[in-house]
Amino acid sequence: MSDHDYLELGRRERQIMDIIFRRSEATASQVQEDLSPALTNATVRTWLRHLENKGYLKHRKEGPRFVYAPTWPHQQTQTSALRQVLRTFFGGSPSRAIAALIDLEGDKLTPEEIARLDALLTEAREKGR
Amino acid sequence: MSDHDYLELGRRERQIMDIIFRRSEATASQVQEDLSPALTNATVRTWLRHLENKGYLKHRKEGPRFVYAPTWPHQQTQTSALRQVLRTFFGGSPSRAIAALIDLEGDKLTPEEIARLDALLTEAREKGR
DNA sequence: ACTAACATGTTAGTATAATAACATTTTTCG
DNA sequence: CGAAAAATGTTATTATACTAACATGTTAGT
Repeated sequence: MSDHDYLELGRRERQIMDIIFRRSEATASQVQEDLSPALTNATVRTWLRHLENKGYLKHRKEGPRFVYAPTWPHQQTQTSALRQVLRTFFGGSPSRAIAALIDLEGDKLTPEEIARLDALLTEAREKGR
Repeated sequence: MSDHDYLELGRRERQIMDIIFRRSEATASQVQEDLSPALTNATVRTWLRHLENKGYLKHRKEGPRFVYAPTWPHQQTQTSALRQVLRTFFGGSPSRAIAALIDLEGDKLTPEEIARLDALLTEAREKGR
């Protein structure tokens, strides 16, 4: 999905897409659980069908029920979301965004993850030359 | 603005808020310029007044015109946006989000910024003990 | 095969989002 | 000051987002 498409989503459309992104895939009942305030199951299914018609979702049958998943690759969606936040809230500066992330969630980083990120930064410096 | 509030915004509401976040503050004409496809000036002003009534924007007078700005502190909004992306697209893992940012925009990092981020990571490691 | 349980599809009404014409107020400058 | 220019406010209409009742199909265990 392009950045553009995501920005065109209405309120419910976006809420439901977010839920499915978080779960990777979901049935109508699962989406319903995650929505607050709750909607009726029928309403949720109407939205899922609607989003499928618009090309944002696809489904497969798992036993008696439909399991919905995004039509776009997960990584592409991540990238698109990051770029949007970067542009809108950090003036396009990756440095400031990374700093904010470390500030916000740095205490959740394991030593292994820190080492890995260090390596990535070193790699970026090499390339920058 | 809390995460919750931002997720409640409709399509146009969010588009307009994004524009104002990017510019820090903006007049009706400036918002109009950034919107595509374009709306009439009157329509844009209706939305700005609406968002102010809802408490998302405030305005000051600059000569003859209104300059609108978000009511919430910039940093709080950044944090909220990051947390949302982290949760929805990266399973809450800051490590993966930072890695994606470096992968995506790492070539834009200056040596000074890299050194600074290295220091922040080291700091995070110290705290983690 | 039968049927209870649990899916999905259809359809239509209501709420709110979205738009902009028109009216009014404020500013600026000759 | 006094009007032209340029802003904001009011109001009404149209589009679409949103909701869910009701109908229909499908599955799984007697």
